[in-house]
Amino acid sequence: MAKQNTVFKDAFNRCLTLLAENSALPSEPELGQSLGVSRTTVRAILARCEELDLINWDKRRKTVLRRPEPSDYFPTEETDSLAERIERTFMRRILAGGAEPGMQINELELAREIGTGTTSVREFLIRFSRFGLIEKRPNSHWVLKGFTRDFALELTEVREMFELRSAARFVTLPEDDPAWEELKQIEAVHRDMLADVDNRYTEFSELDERFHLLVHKSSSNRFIVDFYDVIAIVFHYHYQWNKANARQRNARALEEHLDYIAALQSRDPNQVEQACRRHLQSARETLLQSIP
Amino acid sequence: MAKQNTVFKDAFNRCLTLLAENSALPSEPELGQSLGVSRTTVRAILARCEELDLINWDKRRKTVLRRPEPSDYFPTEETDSLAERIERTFMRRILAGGAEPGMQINELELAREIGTGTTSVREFLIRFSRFGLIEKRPNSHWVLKGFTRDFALELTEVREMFELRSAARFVTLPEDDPAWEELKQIEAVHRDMLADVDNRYTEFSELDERFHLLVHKSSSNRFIVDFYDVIAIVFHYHYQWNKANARQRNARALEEHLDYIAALQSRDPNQVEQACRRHLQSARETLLQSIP
DNA sequence: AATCTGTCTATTGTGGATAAAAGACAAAAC
DNA sequence: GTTTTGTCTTTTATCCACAATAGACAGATT
Repeated sequence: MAKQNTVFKDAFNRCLTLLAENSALPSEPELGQSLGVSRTTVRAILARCEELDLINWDKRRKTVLRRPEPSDYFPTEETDSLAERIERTFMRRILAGGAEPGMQINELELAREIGTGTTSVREFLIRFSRFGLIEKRPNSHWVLKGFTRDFALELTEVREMFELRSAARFVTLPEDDPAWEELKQIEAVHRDMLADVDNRYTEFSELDERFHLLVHKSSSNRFIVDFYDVIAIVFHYHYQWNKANARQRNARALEEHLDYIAALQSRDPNQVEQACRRHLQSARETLLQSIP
Repeated sequence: MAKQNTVFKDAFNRCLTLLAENSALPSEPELGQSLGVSRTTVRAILARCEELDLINWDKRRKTVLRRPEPSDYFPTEETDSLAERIERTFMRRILAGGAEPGMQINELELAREIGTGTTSVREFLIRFSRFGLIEKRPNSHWVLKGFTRDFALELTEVREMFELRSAARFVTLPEDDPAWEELKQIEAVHRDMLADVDNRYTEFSELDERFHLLVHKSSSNRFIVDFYDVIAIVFHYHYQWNKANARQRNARALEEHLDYIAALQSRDPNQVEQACRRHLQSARETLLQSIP
């Protein structure tokens, strides 16, 4: 095999839900636009839809013949890109499995475990190395540096510098900057979630990322924004991994966020700094507690 | 070809200079240690030395037969690793050649220009992307974001945060930390260079990197230290590229460094902050001046 | 007893091949 | 005249093969 056709499969699945809601499909360029793929892929999707008697396709006419059934969809395992699969497998191995710092990482072994070629694994490791968890010995193996206490401290140190600076910048944004509207929406979601926190606390992780990313983006600094990837990935897997007291922890974070949001809306730099520091402080503690 | 044997060639060249100074060579492991290569490579080097009648090699006896001549060395073009060659070509293209922001980067084209396979170019681009000068469009090309004014401003903003923090940390290092000794040596080199600045100002670039890296390292934060790579590469190529007023600029920077070093040695946080800010300010101006 | 060498194996670095996906261009349709 | 489609070309993503390099182990040497 050369390339996995996950782009096609994923877009095909998304096209099916589109197809369920309409009686005809739009033009190829338009479809490509809404699915985020090229016309080549759109045509492959249409061809398959026709083959499955889902649509009748004659040039500009694409009439829907029947509702898609569950069996029409590609299984989700096949729609994830290779990079996502590699990341998941790798993170599971280093976070869940006994992964002592200093352990060697073997490209070939990883590739075999995932069922892929070495090139993809290699490229993943190169990309991943910027997260500071692994390190390359040239002409030799990779070394796992590990998700250690030091790592968490170094990460949060930089995070705090960046977020304080971004938050300070946020209050200087002009009145008509779209960030204020987005902040208002995020605030509303916070209130909804907090009102039904017992059932919805698991959705917090995603909201957390959305909020902090918005703050970081107001720095208008690519290095600060890019660094948020590191934070996001660490917290993402950390939330999946460490579920102790999740409800309580998330409820507290929601309230801290609301304080922080109110401070931003007040445009008062002092209030912002205080609310931001308080939240970062408790986020740091939470992270540190989960490390042995 | 599969792998370029640049490790062998480079180590061989370095072995020749070693050979010029001794009448016999040490054991294989010891040689490997001092050349920084494995025994496999050491044996390949010894085999070649024997073939060229440079040494007589019989198990533990490795007697030098003659001085190496210039023709024995591999030409320097062959000793650079592929990654270095790719980096140089690429930087020349984007700094020197007309490289408008938004330009597309083509892996295959680059590979052909350098005379290498696409895999190596691809891996280089992935590694290089962390410098924030290029960006990937998945399943499509890379986009050059360009060495613009914005780039320089964003870079220096983070640099200033990191360096101020590192410098503040520096003064808290214990008396016996090796950094103090290294600082003293760096200071001496500064004085020497300044005394003969007309002839030696071109050596400043390297010294600059050595000094600032020492400061950044005292942060004990991998993200801060890693970020110095970005600064180093930008300034490295910037120095090569923009030679206008180099003598005067470097002389001024040398003096600022000496102030900064004196401040560090005083252990007075206020003095350090002031000297550091002054120097960073002028470094920023220098960088910005070179951008159209 | 420690170190070195001969030999063998394992792993990385790199080029090349190929399917998937993107994208260009002209003719066709509205 | 604009948008759409049919067709073709270009480029990326991925696998695989093989030489360079690292590294392990046992027997040889001091």
